[in-house]
This record gives sequence, structure tokens and C-alpha cells, in this order.
Amino acid sequence: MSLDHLPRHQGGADALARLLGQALLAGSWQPGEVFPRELDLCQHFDVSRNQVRNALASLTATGLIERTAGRGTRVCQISDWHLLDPLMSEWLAGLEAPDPKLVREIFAFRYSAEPVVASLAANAAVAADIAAIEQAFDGMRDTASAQQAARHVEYDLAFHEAIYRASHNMVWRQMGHLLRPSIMALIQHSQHSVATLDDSLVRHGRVLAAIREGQPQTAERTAREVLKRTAIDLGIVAEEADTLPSNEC
Amino acid sequence: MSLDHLPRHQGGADALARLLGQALLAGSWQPGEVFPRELDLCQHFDVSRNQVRNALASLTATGLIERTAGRGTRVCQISDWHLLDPLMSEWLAGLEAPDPKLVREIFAFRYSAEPVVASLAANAAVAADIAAIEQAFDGMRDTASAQQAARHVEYDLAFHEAIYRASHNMVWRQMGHLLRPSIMALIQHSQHSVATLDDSLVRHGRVLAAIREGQPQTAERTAREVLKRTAIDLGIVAEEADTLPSNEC
DNA sequence: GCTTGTCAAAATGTCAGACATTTAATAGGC
DNA sequence: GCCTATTAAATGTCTGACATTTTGACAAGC
Repeated sequence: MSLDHLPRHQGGADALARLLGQALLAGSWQPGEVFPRELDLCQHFDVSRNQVRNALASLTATGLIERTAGRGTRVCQISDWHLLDPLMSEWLAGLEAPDPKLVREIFAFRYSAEPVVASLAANAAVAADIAAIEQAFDGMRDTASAQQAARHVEYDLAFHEAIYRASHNMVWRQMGHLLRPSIMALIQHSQHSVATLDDSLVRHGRVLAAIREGQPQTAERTAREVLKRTAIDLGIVAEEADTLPSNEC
Repeated sequence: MSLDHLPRHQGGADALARLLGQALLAGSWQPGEVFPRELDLCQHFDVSRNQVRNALASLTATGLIERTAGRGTRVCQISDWHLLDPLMSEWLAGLEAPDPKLVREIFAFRYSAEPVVASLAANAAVAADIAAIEQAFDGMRDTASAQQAARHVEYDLAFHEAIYRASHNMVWRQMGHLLRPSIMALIQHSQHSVATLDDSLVRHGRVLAAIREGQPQTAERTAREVLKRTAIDLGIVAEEADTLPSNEC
């Protein structure tokens, strides 16, 4: 694959890294394929070699490419990608049409992890944490219409992230980055009818209540109910089934 | 804090990044404090500005420092560190005496997450996965003596990582990086008497059996038993109590 | 006295060119 | 046919100069 169809004018090395990173995430190059050389990138984007090297360094850090002197640059296997890198989450969230397999993979993680996080939050949340969750919930409620989908998902995001933070654990908190690509994908599948939005809201409210009242087991159960709703909205499961999405490849 | 007591001769930019990263992780600079300037680092380590800049770029990517033109370089808050970055795990694992608070934080994560992972593995593991776990377990059994502690922890590590892989989920698999710093810390607290090693081995064996026989609930319960043992060996809880380590700060 | 504008210093960011090193392919000798 | 030396091509590194951003000092003006 060549880079003919990539837009030219950029802001800086970060913008270039995002452009190339998103192209890689979108599958413009196959794993194992050779990536364009530095000088070709310089010429195509009309930037200095410095900027290209900085951008490629970011791509290397996220595990998207692998570089060796004399050999060149190769595209890494999908299994080597550093999905937990904040840069990666940002690029992924900005994609028009992220790989459905990747969305499913991230969601499967959330489905197994988030009930535990909600349970931890119910144990550890203090007043400020609960206030943050409540504020996000209010925002979701006030934007529960198809016209305000963009603002709604932002509040949705804030709701879940606040729960991760309320777990009061550094590692879980950092994992909140994964929420953005997962929840942004909801915009694509805009099956957000009034009915589903309302159902989703009710389920979110139950998690909030469980955390506020410090009931870990209820929080765990209701969080799972939220994710079942989300799985439908993401198009991962067809209808409300009681079976969770399996992890078989 | 100055950099007077840091060793001089290095291998390359990666080695310099590790050196500085580990110094930051060890708390040689306080959060918010200004970090030495590029030219001072060049002079002290007798390397080119290029190498220094590459090393500092790695530190920036891991969230350890923050750089702004004209202002300088500052050390970030601990809460901003990218614990999930593989580089960070590697640096942490190589530390002589990692921050006990950090070890505890990572362990608290494992305590809540690993039972779920074991449960997923019991559902998703195929023959190759089980073989990998078994092989690691055999290695643990054959090195269950205080003299072979170094080799033992490697097998211990392989055991848990194999379980993460057996979950057949990209995100969980990547999180296996966190195991190394957590398990390497076991070497410091070498309370590895024959009795505790044996107890640990028995508990690991129960997890293996549950995964092999595809029993998620048993895997979840036995994985938690393994971690209770580990919590004692890490010095996180004093004695065998039925209460889990809480997440309060 | 307070504000404001300008200047200078110090730090990081960027550029361009030459050179070093590594890798892989290729041609030649035997 | 196999081994070796050479060459080409790619990434890695060094160096010096310059650009940009931030901060503080200082002086002019109201």
C-alpha cells in the first residue's frame, strides 16, 4: 500500500503521527508489510526528516511499527499493538470507522472488567466521586435525544470514567482511556431511538444508586445490565439475550 | 534534587531513558520539581543532545515528565504516570526497591482483576493455552527452593501471564506486563520458606486444574486464594485474614 | 503607585547536512 | 556450488546554527 491518498498539509509531528497512526489502525497497511521510508514521507508531506522521525518514534512506542537500521520499517501484528497507550486510544477514538473486531475486543474487556470496577467504586467512593458520577448522569439525562447525540456520549463517557476514578486505584483509573474509543463507536451505530436512550438512562441510574449507597454486589449486577444495553447499541449482540458476548476468536 | 549520584557511562538513548526513568520512579525528584536541563544532562553523561532528547521523549511518553518550550522540564504527579506502558513496567521491574505504595496499588488491581481473568481463561483456553500454564507450573514445582528463587519467580511470572493470554482478549493480554513488577517485588520480601512455597504451589495447582477442566467459578475462587498467599509474601497483609486489601488511600 | 511595553535571557523545539552503522543483495573468485 | 568482498539502501547519530516560547526585569508613561 502506498500513501498516495493521504492528505498532505499537517500541523506538526504530533499531527503527522496521528495521521499515520490512524491510517495504520484503519488497515491501510497489512501487518508485516514494509512501511514507506523516511525520505519518501518527507517528500510526500513536505516536512523535515526530524518531524518524520519524531512521528515514527511515536508509532514505534505504540507498537504499530517496528524499525531496524538497514532493514527498514515494518508494520507490526495487531496483537502487538499497545492498546493501553493513551495515544492509541485517542487515535482510535478519532477514527471514522474503527475495525469492528477491535471494538468488539475492547468491549469484551469492558464487559468483564467494568462490573468489578463498579463494585470497587461502591466500596471506595467518597462524596466527590459520587458528585462527579451524578453530574455526568444529569448531563446524560438532559441530552437524551437523538439531536444531541454528540453531547450525550460525552456525558456517557464522563459517567463511566468517573466510576473508574472512584475505584481509587491508579491502574483502573488509567484504564479509563479505553472508554473513549469504545463509547465513541456508539455514534456510528446511531440506533439511538427514544426508547433505547431511556432504557440506557434507567440502567445507568441504577449503577449510580448502588454506588451512592455503597452496595458493591448491586453495583456489579447493574453495571453488567448497562453493558448488555451497550452491547445491543454497538451492534455486538442482536437482541437482548442473557448470554454474554463470548471471547472466542 | 541534582543528578550528582547517578552513574555516568551509558549504552545508548534507551539505557539513558531507563536510568533516568528508574531514578524518577525511585523518587529522586519530587513531583512538580524542575528536571535538569538538556545541556546539563549532555555534560553530565557525556552524550550528545540527540541522545538526551530521545531519552526525554521516552520519559514524556510515559508521563513521567512534562516539557514546554521556554519553560523547561517538570516532573509529573504520580497519578499521571502511565503505569500500563510496557516501558514503565520494565523500568519498575528492574528497580531494587520499588515504592511500596506503588507495589500495593498494582497488587490491589491484580487482586480485583485476576480472578476475572482466570474465569475468562477457564472459558476460553484451548489445548495450547493449558499446555503453557502447565509448563510454567512444572517449572515452579521444580524450582521450589529458596536457592532458586530467581528462576522460580520467572516461572511464577510465566504462569500468570499464560493465564492472561488464555483469556483470548487483546486488552487483558497486554495487561500481563503489570505482572513483572508485581512478581519481581516478591524477591525482595524473601520470606520464601519451604512451607510458604509449598502452600503457594498447591494454590497455583488448583487454578490450573480449574482452567483445565473449564470451571470458571472455581478458577475465580482459586485465583483469589493464590493472591491471598501472594499478599502475605509481599508483606501487604500480615497474616492470613479473610479480608481483602482495601483500596482506601 | 500601577500599568504597560519592550527587551533580554534561558529553555525547549526545529532544521539541514554530513556521516556512521546495519542489513541485504549481488558479483566474483575459487 | 559455496564463500567472501563489495555495494546499495535504509535507519541511526552527530553537530552547529537558528526559531520559538516563556519568564522576569526594567523603564516609560499615566
